[in-house]
This record gives sequence, structure tokens and C-alpha cells, in this order.
Amino acid sequence: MALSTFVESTNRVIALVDMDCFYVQVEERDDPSIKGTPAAVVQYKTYKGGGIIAVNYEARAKGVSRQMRGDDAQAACPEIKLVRVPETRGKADLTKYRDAGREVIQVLTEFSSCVERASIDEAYIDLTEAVENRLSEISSNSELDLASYLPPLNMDCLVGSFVLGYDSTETWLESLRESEIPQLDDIKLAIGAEIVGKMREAVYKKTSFRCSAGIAHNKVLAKLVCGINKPNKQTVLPHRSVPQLWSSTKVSKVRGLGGKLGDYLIGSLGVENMCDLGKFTEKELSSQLGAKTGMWLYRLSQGYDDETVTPRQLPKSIGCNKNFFGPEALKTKEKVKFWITQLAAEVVERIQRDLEMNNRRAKSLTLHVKFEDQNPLSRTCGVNPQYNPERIAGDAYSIMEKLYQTLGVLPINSLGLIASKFEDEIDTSSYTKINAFFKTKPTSSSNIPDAAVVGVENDDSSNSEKNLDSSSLPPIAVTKRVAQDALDKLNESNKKPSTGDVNIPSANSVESELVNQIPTTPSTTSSKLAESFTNNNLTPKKSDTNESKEQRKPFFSFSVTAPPTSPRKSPRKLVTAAVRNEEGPSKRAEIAQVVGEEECERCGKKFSSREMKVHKDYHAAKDLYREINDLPPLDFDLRPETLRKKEIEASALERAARAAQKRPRGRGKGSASSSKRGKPMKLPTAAVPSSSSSAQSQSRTIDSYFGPKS
DNA sequence: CTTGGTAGGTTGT
DNA sequence: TACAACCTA
Repeated sequence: MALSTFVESTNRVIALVDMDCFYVQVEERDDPSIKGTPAAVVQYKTYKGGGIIAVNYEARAKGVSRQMRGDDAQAACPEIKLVRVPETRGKADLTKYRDAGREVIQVLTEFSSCVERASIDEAYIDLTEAVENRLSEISSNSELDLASYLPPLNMDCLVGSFVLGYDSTETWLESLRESEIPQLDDIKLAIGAEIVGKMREAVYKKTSFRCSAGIAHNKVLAKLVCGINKPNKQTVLPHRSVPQLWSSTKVSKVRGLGGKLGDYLIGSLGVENMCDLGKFTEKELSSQLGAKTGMWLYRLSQGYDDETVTPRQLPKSIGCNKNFFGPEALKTKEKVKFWITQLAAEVVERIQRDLEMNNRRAKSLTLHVKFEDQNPLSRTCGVNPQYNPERIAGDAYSIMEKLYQTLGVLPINSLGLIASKFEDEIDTSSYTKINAFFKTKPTSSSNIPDAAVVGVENDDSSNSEKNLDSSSLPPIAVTKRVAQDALDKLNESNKKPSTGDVNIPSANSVESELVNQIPTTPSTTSSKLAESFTNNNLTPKKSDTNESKEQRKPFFSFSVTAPPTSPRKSPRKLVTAAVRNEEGPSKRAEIAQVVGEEECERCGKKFSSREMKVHKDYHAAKDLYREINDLPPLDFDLRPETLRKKEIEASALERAARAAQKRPRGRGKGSASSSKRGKPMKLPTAAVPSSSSSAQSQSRTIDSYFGPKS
């Protein structure tokens, strides 16, 4: 039975299409003046000129590589054009590249229904069926039985096509024609290559993006071979050329072997090049690496890989994360709340758009956290069905609170928020109508059609708390006004309203983003918002009118939507913090009368301890705003000198401690260094078979064998 | 104090 | 099955 799977293993025709320096191409299309000149795309300009994420070939010719920083690139190539990744809400925003990637996928699907989006700029295509169709089409139109012979090919489609092991495409095709026995596998590859040539041409015509491709009998080989001739080239791998390819392929270059498994092969089995794998029996590999991995490697050593191309054009998860290195580490809950809010806003924006385009809804929300000196961890809850960004941020933060309770308030080096477990919407039409209704007519909540409430209703809380609030304003308008209010108040409290830092208009400004992050999805009713207003125990109570409650809602308010997986036992808790409160300076005297007041260490103003929490959030918000917009810190000159000194000493100490314990870090993609892997792979450490000890082979690159003919 | 931001997938419980 | 940790690209 195993045999039957083996004999099929060169029957498929698989292509891997990979965009050339994709991000740069996207920018070149946006601004054609970049074309033909050295250029790179960077994100976050401040640290050493930003991290390079793509380099065009003109810049590569001048010695610029990824893994360089923007500054290094400029040093190597002074005329280089560095394009920055757009930033939204203080973090890199890859939307335009995702959208461009979608255009490409769209073109590919016109050639085959079996397209697997592998990344933002890569896709596998199973061309087996398309090739078979072409083959039978040709033979049925001809007197000859052409299925056994190489049919005529459009050579225009094979310009820029290379065939491993052959001097030229023509030589290869000629050898196929002259062969005594029909080389059906090769013939299929040839037809596949012709189709891929057409696909790449179509991609260029419709998107103006260039790409490279690999054509082989399986995914691993198609991927590997794609990288051999770039840019704007395609490479075919006939099965008979596998031994030659393997003899010059370092294991780390093979998909799946670039990590710990590859390290283990090198370090413990002495496998340097892929050909060394052939020294082991399937049993030996399986005993060392487990049945599955062992078998996979054994088959791979012969050029076989059975992984199927899974038709899928949409990502399975939508998420975002941000790192906070060194001194940027998030040390206060306020900052964590702030960034969770930013991440939630982005995720919601993206899953909202995904819903509109793909009629599916995320069910699962995962928070990833990397605390300083801890291993990363993640926790999952349900996604608020209404995609309310405040709720989702609140749910994520409530997870954070739990982690804080177990681990303490440690600095955070990385935060991630990922929506997943997408399920198709049962009824898309009613949703679309509701959405349109809210977008065009955000008026009274009493105008919500019954269908709207029923159609989206899914949250137990709003069922049980209907009519809690009879506010005359619909959720969107309320939230928007509250947000604008908070912003106005913050600006108001700034001494220089017109020239002041917080008032600088900016498309990327966190302020405007926050105002714009209002849910475009209707909340079911206004009850949830009302609930967070009324239950917000950190908001000073002034009056019981709805109007007042709404205005007093803190800017960042986190209401906890309990995960569906963890039923609530106690009444819902409301975790609330105002990063920017609405108390202007005018309220200060009033508040200062409260007993037990404290002095703010930032500005010396006095507040009750309860108000102090809110007041600190105000500073936090201003600091964050300046941080995000690359402005120097404010306010620090207002602090007593003693406090200033303390803080400086403390941070210097931290720095020193970190430097003392810093560990060597591996380099990225380009390097074969294995030091990036912290922990060793947990693999059986049985004795290395003797056959592996002689694994010293001459090191030659793939290109030295197969590079473009000279 | 630096690849970061996203995406898979597998494995153990 | 779901989740969390880990691995890879």
C-alpha cells in the first residue's frame, strides 16, 4: 500500500510563484520614479535607519542586503531610496502589501483553482489538472497519440525559463523529443512551465509586478528551485536532476530544514548537503527523528515530497503584534492597555473588512505576550461577535490582568492579538443591510430594525440587559463624541493649543486614529456601552443623567466580555482605566478637596488617590502620543530633581543588567547561524550511525552548477 | 536594546 | 477537541 503512494510521486506538476522584492515593487508601482534606481523598503526609521524588509535588485547590485539597517544601506549605497512602511496607530501597517498580494493571487486563480497562498507574496499552484487537460486537448486534436510525445510548445512562454541539469530549455526539450521512451514526467513539466510562463506574463500585465517561479513535481523542490534564477525568471527541475541538485544543496536551504531539525541533521547526523541524507536508511532516520519526520526525510533524499497543495486563498488568521525592546518595554498597565487598544483597533479593522469581503467571522481571539525574561505565552478567548473594538480590547486586557495576577506586573517585550477560527456567516444578506443602515443613518437606536438586533445578536449579556439604557444617541455617535471630547480636552489642557505638540495634525496621529477607531459595525444595542458607563467605578459620578454618563466615559474603557469558553461565575467585572481623562485643569481645585490627596510626581498637582490613577493615565497618554510621533518627552522638567535622578539611575541600572546578560543572537534568513535557536531541539540523542561520519563534501553553491549559463 | 510582522504547521496534554 | 507551546518560514 505504501508503494501506491510512491509511484505517484512524480506525477504532479507543482509551481511556486514568488514575487521579486515584493514590497519594493509595490512602492515602485506607486511611485514609478523609483524604478530602475536602488531602493529598499524599511520599517521604523528611528533605530539605525529602520529595518529593511525588501531590497530591489539595483540596490542588491550595490551591495545592499536585507538584514542591513537603513543606515548601513545608505552607507553602502548613498543614492539608495528608502521607502518607509506606512504606520498606523504607532505600528507598521502592511495593508497595502496585503492588498497587492491579493491582486496577484487573483490572477493566479484564473489559471488554476488549486492555488495555495503561502505568504503575502508567494503561492503554490497545483498544475497537474491543467497540464492533463492541455495534454488531452492536444492529443484529441491530432492524428498522432501525442500524449506520449512532446507536444508543440509556445516558446515565447519559455523565455527566461531555466532547466536544471541542462544547458538550455531547448537542449532539454530536444532530449525529450529524441528519447526512445516517452518522458511523460518531463513532458508534463514542460507543459507546466509553459503555463507558468503564461501566468507570470498575466501577472505582469494585470499588476505590473514581476515574479519568479519554480516548477517541479512537489512543493519542496518547486520552492527551492524558484530561488535559483531570479528575478523575473523561472526554473524547472526534472526529476533526474535531483541528485545533482542535492549534491550542492545545504540542508538549511530546504523548506522545513532551516531550523532546529536542520541543525540536528548537521550537528548530530553530519548531514551537510542534502545528498548526505541518502546515506541513511529509512529505518535509521526514523529511529533518530521519529517515524513521520524520518520517512519525510528519507523520501526527500530521493526527491519525493507528498505534501499536497491545499486550495486556500485566504489567511486562516488575522493578527498583529508589536515588539517593545529594551527601554521601550511596557512597564505600566496603562501602556499595556494603550497598546492592546491599538492592536485591537487594527485587528478589528482588518477582520471587519475580511467579513465584508469574505463573509466569514472570526470566533477565536488569542493574546500573545512575551514578558521580560520569560518564554512567550498565549491565551485565547472568544471574539466579541459584534467586532466592537473596545470590547475586544477589553477582553484581551482582562486576559492580561489574569497573567499579571499570576506572574506579577513584569515588563512586556511583545504583544500580539490574533483573530482566528473563521466561520462562514450563515446569513450574509441581513448583515450587509444592517451595516449599510448604520453607515448611512446612524441615528436613533429605536430605528434599528428588528432584523438587525436578531441578525447579529449573539452575546448573552445584551440579551439579559435589554433596555438598560434609553439613551437617545446610537452607539457610534456616542462613542465618537466621547472620543472627540477626550481629544478636545487633552488639547485644551495643553498650554499651546495651536502650536502645541498634541495638536499637530497628522494622518498617523494616534489621536485621530483613536477617534477613527469607532466601530463601523453596529453594536447590538446601546446597552453595552451604557453598561460600561454606569459600572465604571473609576469615573467620578456627577450626575445620573445619561448625557453626563456618556461624557464622563473615560477614553479607554475596558469592559470584560467573558470568553464563551469560560462561563462567568461572578457578576461581570469592569476593568476600567482612563489613559486620558476628561478632567480638565478647571476641575482640579474641586478634586483636591477630597481627603487623602497625593501629589503627582510628574507635575506636582494634587489629587485623591482615586483620581491620581486617572491623572497618571493622562500623563501616560501624552507620553505615548509623543513617543509614537517621534517627539522628545515632555513634562520631565516639571518633576522635582530628586525624582528625575532616581529614574535615570534606575534605567541606567536596567540597561547595565540587560547588557550583562545579553546572549548571542542569530542572524536572519541570510545566515546559516544556528545560534538564534535558544533551546536545543528535543530529539532522541542516540548514537550517530557510522555512515554519517564521512560527511565532508566539497562545498559548492547551487549556482555554481546551475546558475545562468555564461 | 533589535529583524519585525505575520503567517502557517505540529505536538503534547 | 481545544488549547498552549513550540517550530518554521
